[in-house]
Formats: sequence, structure tokens, C-alpha cells
Amino acid sequence: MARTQNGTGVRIQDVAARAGVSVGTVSHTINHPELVSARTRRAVERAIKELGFVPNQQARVLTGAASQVIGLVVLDVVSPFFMEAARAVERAAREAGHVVILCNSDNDPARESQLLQILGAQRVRGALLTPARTGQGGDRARIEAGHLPVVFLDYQTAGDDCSVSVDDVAGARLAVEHLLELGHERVAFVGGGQGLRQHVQRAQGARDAILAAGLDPSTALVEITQDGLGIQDGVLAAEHLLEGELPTGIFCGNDMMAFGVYRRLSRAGVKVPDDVALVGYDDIDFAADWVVPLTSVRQPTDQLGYLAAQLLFEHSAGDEAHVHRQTVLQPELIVRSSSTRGGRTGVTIVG
Amino acid sequence: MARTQNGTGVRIQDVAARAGVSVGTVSHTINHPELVSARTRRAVERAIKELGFVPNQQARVLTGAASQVIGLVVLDVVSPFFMEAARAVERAAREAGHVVILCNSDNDPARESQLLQILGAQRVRGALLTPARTGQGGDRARIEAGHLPVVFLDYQTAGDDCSVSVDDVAGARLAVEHLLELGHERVAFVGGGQGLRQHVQRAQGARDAILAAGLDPSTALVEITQDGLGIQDGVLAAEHLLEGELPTGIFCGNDMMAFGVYRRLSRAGVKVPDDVALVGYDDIDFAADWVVPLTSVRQPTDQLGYLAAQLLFEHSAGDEAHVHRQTVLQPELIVRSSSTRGGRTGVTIVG
DNA sequence: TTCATGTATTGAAGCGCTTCAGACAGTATC
DNA sequence: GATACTGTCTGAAGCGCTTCAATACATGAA
Repeated sequence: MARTQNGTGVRIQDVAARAGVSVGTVSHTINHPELVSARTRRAVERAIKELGFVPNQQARVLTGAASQVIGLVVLDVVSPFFMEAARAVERAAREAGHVVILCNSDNDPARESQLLQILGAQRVRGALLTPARTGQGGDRARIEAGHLPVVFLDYQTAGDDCSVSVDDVAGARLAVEHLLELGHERVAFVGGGQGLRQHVQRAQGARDAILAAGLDPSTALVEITQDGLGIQDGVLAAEHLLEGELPTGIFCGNDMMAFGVYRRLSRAGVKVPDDVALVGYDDIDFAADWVVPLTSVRQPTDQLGYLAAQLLFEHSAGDEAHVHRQTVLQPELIVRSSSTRGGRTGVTIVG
Repeated sequence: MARTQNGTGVRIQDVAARAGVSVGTVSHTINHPELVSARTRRAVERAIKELGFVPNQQARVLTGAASQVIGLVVLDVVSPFFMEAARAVERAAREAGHVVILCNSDNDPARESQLLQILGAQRVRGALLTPARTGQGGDRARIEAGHLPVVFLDYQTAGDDCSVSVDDVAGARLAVEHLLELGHERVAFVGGGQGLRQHVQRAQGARDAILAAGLDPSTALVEITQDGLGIQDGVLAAEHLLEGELPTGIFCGNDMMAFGVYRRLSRAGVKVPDDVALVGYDDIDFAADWVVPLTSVRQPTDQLGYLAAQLLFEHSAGDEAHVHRQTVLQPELIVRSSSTRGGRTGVTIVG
């Protein structure tokens, strides 16, 4: 089967020849049918169908059309959080007749710039970006490197950029306040991912809550940071905690780590929630179905992705009047039995 | 900040002007540096850097260069199985300097053709496709519609297409044989996703195993099919099972459904594995960490994605000598305590 | 000096498309 | 009958790039 290098070999001029009109007319029937008589339009449409003509989008974009592609750069493709957001982005894209290039920066700034460069070279319409690590303004530079409209996802920017984020500090505060209200006076924060912004902010939120309660973080808060973000990292964190005096409340930077903590604790005979109250973050599907249903901070993931994509479309519409906008979404604490002492299942929302 | 519609407004001719050479020379220093004297090369490189020139990939492709983009069409973006495969695809792509457009067909043939059409219009280098539903040859037509090189992912094709798949029939056989060996004489298969190919084949494998053991499927095998693939669908399936005489071994088409089955059963006071042995499919991360570690069929997901991507690169290299190749990978049964009676933790491989 | 032989560089054609200025009827207006 | 439209259609220019034939300039050999 002979194919030209770029897919279907039929070009607009083949269609024109077949329909007995000029290429301009074919182009018009595709893009401005109102300029073409019904008769020719039908002829052209027939020729298109017969030849299986699919306009070359690259050529189109080259002549100034807006690209139908947007980029999405996240820190981790397998993270349920990002994937739920990605699904929402995909949905928004689909509704706008677009398609998404999904990239994985692995939280590595170098890889991130490379990706932005590639997306720029593809002349995508724009990109959604969750910046890798803490870049201290280097971010801006990296974005400019890509020379494309960017909307930040899950990252709050100052005024001169578009962003949609979830308030991680507030989420962590919710979690720790909850533990404090339950009477725990010594709590731990288990974070992961070296320098991962989200976790840095959650640690901050934990500290804020402790302070707001009039407690001293140096005694009332144990902070543990692991390299990774998985169950195993939770296990390791719990190991650390077991070495000293165990706090009675543990807040983890994500649900996976909470599961790991749970696993290690129960292996050590520590009961959740009787001996230790456990709170996770993200409220992934599994949280509600865990051995002990996990109290967790739920993020409006779907909204996050959807809004960000919409903002990008607006931002990249070339509308001169576009003003950069920052949307900060609020997380919500879902209380389940992993934190409510004595087996009381104080479920606020059934997950 | 004035930007042209397609990103950086710097064109090759701007670079040429800046460096005081012709566009041809600039192009040469980028693509065939050996044709350019060291002196001019340096000058051009400097101009490129100073202007932040990024070649327009669309224009490049238009002149015959191979696209740096491949498409990946899966049934569900949030499925852990596909996402692990996607990550492997992404890795393979990255190694080849490519980037992946990730699409979600939602197991809908119409959406699938639409996506192939879009990918075709983008003139991507090729696509990896997990076909939606059972299309009975309609598949081929749909692929041709896209006019692009396609490698099937997680779907076994006949000789005239490239594919990388995992033997679902064999996987299911492993699972059911395991149950039969444990002495269970009446087992259930819980499948999901209306007409989802993978589950249809797993059902087949279950039947095969029953037959091979000399049992009668009409009495020894209970088949239940749910619409979805999630925990909740497992719960519903278990509900059905509880209505009649409960089989002593249950094999689920995926781990999520197994979790759901477990949940409903334990709510009904049925103990796993003491009363019922439970086996899942996919061996997702959580399987090993479930309340009762779940026996599951592990698929070589990473290999699946990586090999498929490589095959696509080979296939789309335009190499005339390319022969279509079908690779079928073998799954593996990971035995954990959800199936081994009396609390024996007959763990074959520590998950 | 004149050729041949390279090596460096250039300019233009062409990739597939859109769009814009014109051309060419066919009507309506004066 | 001349003029001005209006509705259709065409041809060519141009999007940013690559490539190929052609040119220009050295260099060494004859």
C-alpha cells in the first residue's frame, strides 16, 4: 500500500481536479461554504468523500489557522490526581474540537523546558503546565522559552499569568484542624517528593493550623519528608515515626502515603483510628474503600482541569482584551473512620 | 507582548538576516552542519540563540520531515492499566525525541474514528490504538480512515497488522486453574464493560479452564457481567452472587471489581479467603496492599507500551522491508492471601 | 595562464493549504 | 446601452521551512 510520507496522499488539488474546480473553490467549500453555489459545493463534497480527503492540518496552521492541539505537562502521568485532571482537560478539549498532547516532566525542570520547547515547535495552541519543583521565577523564563500561551495548573501564580490551583495550604489546615479538634495534641505531617511544591505548601498549612491553635510546632508537629510519593514511602515514614514517641494524629501529603503509613502501623500493632488518627490527601477512589475508610482532603480535580483548559482556550484566542486570571479552588475535608476515634464512623459525606 | 498567532514570531529568515547569510545556509547549519564552514556556523548559531529561534515543526513536516508526534488512543484515561502503558509509551517516545498525543475513545467506535481522523489530519507519525468494542473487521476500515500507520495495543490482530497484546485468555485460565487447584468446584467470573474485548476474552479463558478440568461450565461456572469496570460494579456483581448459592471461588475481570466484590461480601459476613477465594486481574499497585492482599493476574504493562511504541517507530520509518509483527505477551499469576484458604499467605511473588 | 576539483553559499521551487485581488457572468438601475 | 452590482469562481501569493541546482570562490595541477 503506497502511502506518502505524511499519511493520505490526496491533496486539495486532487479534489479540485476531480470536482473540476480550482483549489480555491475546494478550500472555500470547506471553510466558507456560503461563498460557493450549492451545485459546486455538492460536487466538491462528493469528490472529498470519494477520495477520502483529509485536509492537512499542518499546512492549515502554517497559513495562520489556530492549532487544534494543546499541551498538558504534568509531574507524573500515573498519579491518579493528575490523570483525573487530564481527563477533564481532555473533555474540555474535545468539546472545543481539540486534542491533547500529554507530557510528563517527572518534576524535572530541565525536562520541562525541553517539553515546552517541543510544544512550541509544534506550534500548539497553548499549554497547561504544572511547574516542576520550585523554580523561583525561573519558571517565567522557562515559559517564555516556549513562547506559547501557558495556563498554570495546580500552581498559583502572581498577577501576570493565568492559573487554576487548589489551595494546598487551606487543605492541609483543614486536615490538621480536624485532628486538633479531635483532641490530638501531637500530630505528624508526612510529605514526599523532594521539594514538591504541593507538599511544601501542605506542610505549611499543617504548621499554620498548629500555630493558630496556640501550639508550638517544634513540639506539637513532627515533620517527615520522604523522597517519593508512593505506598512504600509511607511505610518508610511510619518506620521513622515508630522509632520515637508516636504522635496520635498523622496527616499525610497524599493518600498513597497514608495507605503506606497505615500498613506499617498495623503491622506494628498500632490501631487506626483507636491508637492513631490518620488523614490523607486527594481522596482518591480508594480512600473510601480502604480497610479503614480514609479521612482525606478532596480536591476538585475535575473542575481544576476543566477550568484550566477553558482558560487556556480563552487566553489563546488572541483576544487582546484577555486579562490574566487566577482561580483558586477550595479543597474539602471528607471525614471517614480513619480519624474518628473508637470506631465511630463520623462520615460527613459518603464517598 | 506582541506575539504572532503561532508562537514565536522569529522565522528562519530573521535568523538569516541577523547572521548575514541566506535562509538556505541557516537551514543547513541546523540540518547539515557539515556543509557549512565553522565560521558561518558559529555566526548562525549565535543569531539563533540571540533571537530565540525555534524552527516551526509544522513547516518542517510539510516539507517532508517525519513528524515528532505519535498518537495513543486508549479506552480510558484514568484506568491504571492504560496509564502505566501510557507511561511506557511516553518513555519510548521521549527516547526517540517524540511526544505523545493521548486520546480517550471511551470505548466508543464513533469517537475512535473521529480521533483517528484528527490524528490523521495532524499528520502524526502514527498511532497506537486499543480498538473500541468488538468491531468485527470494521476496525480495519476505521484505521484506513485515518490513513496512518497503526500499531494495536492490547489487542491481538491477524497477520496483516502490527500488534502487541497480552494473552487475556491465558491469563484468565491461569486464574481459574488456580481456583480449581485449590479445590473450588464452582467458580464465578465477574466481567464488566459491555462487550469490552478484554473481558470477553477473560470470560473465554475461564470457560476454557473449566472445560479443561473436565467440568461442566453450565454448573461449575457462574458468569456475571456488569456495565462498568469500577468498584461499584463489583459490589453489584457480588449482590447478584449473594442472591443464589455463592460460588466458593470468584475471579474478577479486573482488580477494581474484585475490590468491590470483597467489599460487598465482607459486609454480608462472607470471609475472604476462608469462605470464598478471590482473584483479580491487572495486579494494580493496590492489589498487594488491599485489606486481604489480592491474588491477581499481572500484565506486563510496561513492556506492552514500550514494545508497541517501538514497533510503531519501526513501522512508520517508511522502511519498505517492514513486516507486520504480532507480539503476544504472557501474563503471570501473583498468588496472595485472598485465594489461599485458612489465612495461609501463599505468596509467590511479593508485590 | 587555464583547467579541474573541491568547498561554501545562495536563490528559487515546492510542501498543502488559505486568502485576497481579480475575472467573469448575470441582474438590476438609470 | 452604459453602469453598477452581486454572486461565483479562479489564480497566485504567501505561510516557514528544506533541498537542489546553480554560482562563487579557492586551491592545486598541468
